Amino acid sequence: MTRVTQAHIDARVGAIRNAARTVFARRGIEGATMSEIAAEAGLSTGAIYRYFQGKDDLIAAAFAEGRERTRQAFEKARATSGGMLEAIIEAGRLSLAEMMDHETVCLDLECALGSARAGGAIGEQTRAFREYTIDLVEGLVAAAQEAGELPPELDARGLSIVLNALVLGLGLLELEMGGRVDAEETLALLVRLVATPRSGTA
Amino acid sequence: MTRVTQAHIDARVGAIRNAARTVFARRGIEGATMSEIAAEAGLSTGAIYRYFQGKDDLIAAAFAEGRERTRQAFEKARATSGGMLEAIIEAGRLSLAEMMDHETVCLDLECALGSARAGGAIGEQTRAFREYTIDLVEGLVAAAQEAGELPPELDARGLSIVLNALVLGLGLLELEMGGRVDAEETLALLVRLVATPRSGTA
Amino acid sequence: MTRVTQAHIDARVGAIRNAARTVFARRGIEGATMSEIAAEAGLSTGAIYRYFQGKDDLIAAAFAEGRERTRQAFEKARATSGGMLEAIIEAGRLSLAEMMDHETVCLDLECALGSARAGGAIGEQTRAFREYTIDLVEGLVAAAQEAGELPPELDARGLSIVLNALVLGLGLLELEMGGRVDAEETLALLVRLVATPRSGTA
Amino acid sequence: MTRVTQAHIDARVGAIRNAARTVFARRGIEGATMSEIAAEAGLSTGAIYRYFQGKDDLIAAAFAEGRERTRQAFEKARATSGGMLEAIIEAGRLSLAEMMDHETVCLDLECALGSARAGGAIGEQTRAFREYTIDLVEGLVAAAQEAGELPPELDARGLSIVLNALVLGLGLLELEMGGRVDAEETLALLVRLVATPRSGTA
DNA sequence: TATGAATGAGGGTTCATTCAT
DNA sequence: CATGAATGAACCCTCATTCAT
Repeated sequence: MTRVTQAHIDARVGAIRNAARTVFARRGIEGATMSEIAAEAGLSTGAIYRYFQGKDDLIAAAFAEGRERTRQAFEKARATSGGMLEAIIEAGRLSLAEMMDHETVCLDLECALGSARAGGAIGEQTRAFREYTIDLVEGLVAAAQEAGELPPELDARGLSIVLNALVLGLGLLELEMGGRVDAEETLALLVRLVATPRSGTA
Repeated sequence: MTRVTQAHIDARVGAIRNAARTVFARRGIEGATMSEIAAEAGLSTGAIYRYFQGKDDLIAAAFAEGRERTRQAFEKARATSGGMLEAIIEAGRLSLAEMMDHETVCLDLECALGSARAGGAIGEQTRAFREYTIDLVEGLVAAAQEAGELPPELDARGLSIVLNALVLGLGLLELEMGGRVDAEETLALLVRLVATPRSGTA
Repeated sequence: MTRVTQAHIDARVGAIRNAARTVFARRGIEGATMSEIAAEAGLSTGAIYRYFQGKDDLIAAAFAEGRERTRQAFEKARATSGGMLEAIIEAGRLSLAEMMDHETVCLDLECALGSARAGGAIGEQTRAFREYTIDLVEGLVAAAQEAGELPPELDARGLSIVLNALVLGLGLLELEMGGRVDAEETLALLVRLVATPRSGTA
Repeated sequence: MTRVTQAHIDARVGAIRNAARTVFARRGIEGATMSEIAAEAGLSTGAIYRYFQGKDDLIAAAFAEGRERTRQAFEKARATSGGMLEAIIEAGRLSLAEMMDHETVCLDLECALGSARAGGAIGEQTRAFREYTIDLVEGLVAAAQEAGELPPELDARGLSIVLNALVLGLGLLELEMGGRVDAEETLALLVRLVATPRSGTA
């Protein structure tokens, strides 16, 4: 009659998943050992297998956690009280803030690499999630254009792709350079580039 | 009288390095086995060790090769006969073309991940190279501004960072989405965003 | 005042031992896990250790149980009211009936294999028990010969070995072939072979 | 251009397979470790995997080897120059001789146990092989009956089953008792039981 | 007493690297 | 120079056993 609450299980699952994220970022997915993850979580190797099927399951959970964080950031930005442009900027700000965390970036990169390789699940989920973020930003851009907050002549989807790529690329750059990317400043530059009315149309 | 010409050695080194790039992209750095690389190069496993110290050495060579390709693309762009803006666009075009190749992107990502991890050399070289590309584009931007081809009020370094990040990010997106990123179209959008004169100076 | 009756303990011990026999037969001794045995017994893993020292102890108990069943079958046969030959036939019938049960055969085979391996106890007990069954049948045969129910020229011990081997071998065959061995029919054939008077003596 | 002859490969495969048979008999299939098998074969652990897919493959090879030996013994007996009864006796003699070797018996028992468990291949092959030996002996018995060397009233298939079971059972007994079964003497007893003309037909 | 989470040693397997040929 | 068989360390995973509750 040992009482093992769901809360306890959830806590363990969360702790292991976070430990995995940390170690995956530190050593890479393949380089991470279950022992190191267990140690990081303060457990023995075998304990992990009570909560996760195996390493693959843990990888999937770590990736899913990353997507969930981003998704929540986007939902929060979308719920901003300001205008459409404000929502876009807020989404960028939150995304960039996330990407300044090397752990997050490392996992995103591993995710991207995983999507380019065999084994279906990761690739499919990554692709689907990217579709989601691109669609979401495209929608925001279109709405902003309709509200007259963004120049109407810009291609909404193209701009969304550019903005998504920028966030990813800036994270990558920050990872490589370590502290040299100023998110706020870059955001300001972007706003100026995109939101400023142009003199000519072509 | 065993005659082993330098040309022969160079050819072998090149073949192995290219095979390594292919297999690294296909399986990931850790997932790639020396045997598969050897097979890809049409050699036996042991032969690699006559030309490279070991796997780490091969990884370094593969990464260096990637940097060299990019460097040559940049030099070629810089030598364009057109104006400064033309040179920037050409650099973007060449960089983007490279990044549409998944093998290149995979290796760039592995490189970025490697830079975030232990072992010193890769991180240092990656950082130094990124510094080089950012400096180079910054110089081009400044020159273009001086030539009146770009708005003078833009921060040259910030813009360079944005452009560098964009190239990386678009490559990553293309890797994830597989064929959905149109490099030319995106380039056109960027030119419009950056090079179009603004009505107000803000 | 925690009252734990001996009956309760015996019931637990018996349940666990039977569960062990079932799982040992299903997965093999090595392949059986304490968890599966516990589940089969409707207990938790840890509970087993209150009634048995460990897996080895449980194995010994499972084997002992098998021997006990056989011993009882033999005693029952010996107590038959008919003649000596009848007792032998009854012993054969009961033994064969047991051996038509795959679980029993599996455990007997594991027992035989165990006797061929390291650990002293199992081997010794198996050997001693086989000595017992051979001696017992030998005694029955000798008695039957004395009673004129079996040809006197047959070597009693040799015949006992043959009969013991046959029971084991038929069980093994039934295990391998699954339902193709007809115990009754085989028994009839044996009776005819052994008990029929011969025309010549040599 | 290292010359690795097929003979060398065959020798290795044979050595590993024999080492596996020895260790399987000594520790049981599950209890045997690849390390111990490798050591028994005078190799390192990893070397085995160049010649066998894995442990399962090695198990299958070890079992197949056992079947092959028995098959050859049977073919040899069948080719005897004497009469049909002589062939049966020779088959029994060769089979029993094999079964006096504990290693062979251990593997046969493991094989029988394997056939009772999940995983299709072993069970199917074991069953098919037993069918083969039973059919073969049945054929010999029928031929002997036709030649007047065996009583015609005996059921050929039933007798074949009995004889097959006997060989297996005697091997098992020998394994348990260690040197107490005299194959020749038992064979003589059997011949007397089976081949002696009966006074009545029952 | 009973539970089942946790431990950690040990097994199967892979693969970077070496070296005899 | 090239080959590829061999080595052996290290990984993922399982499971007998323990122990706090």
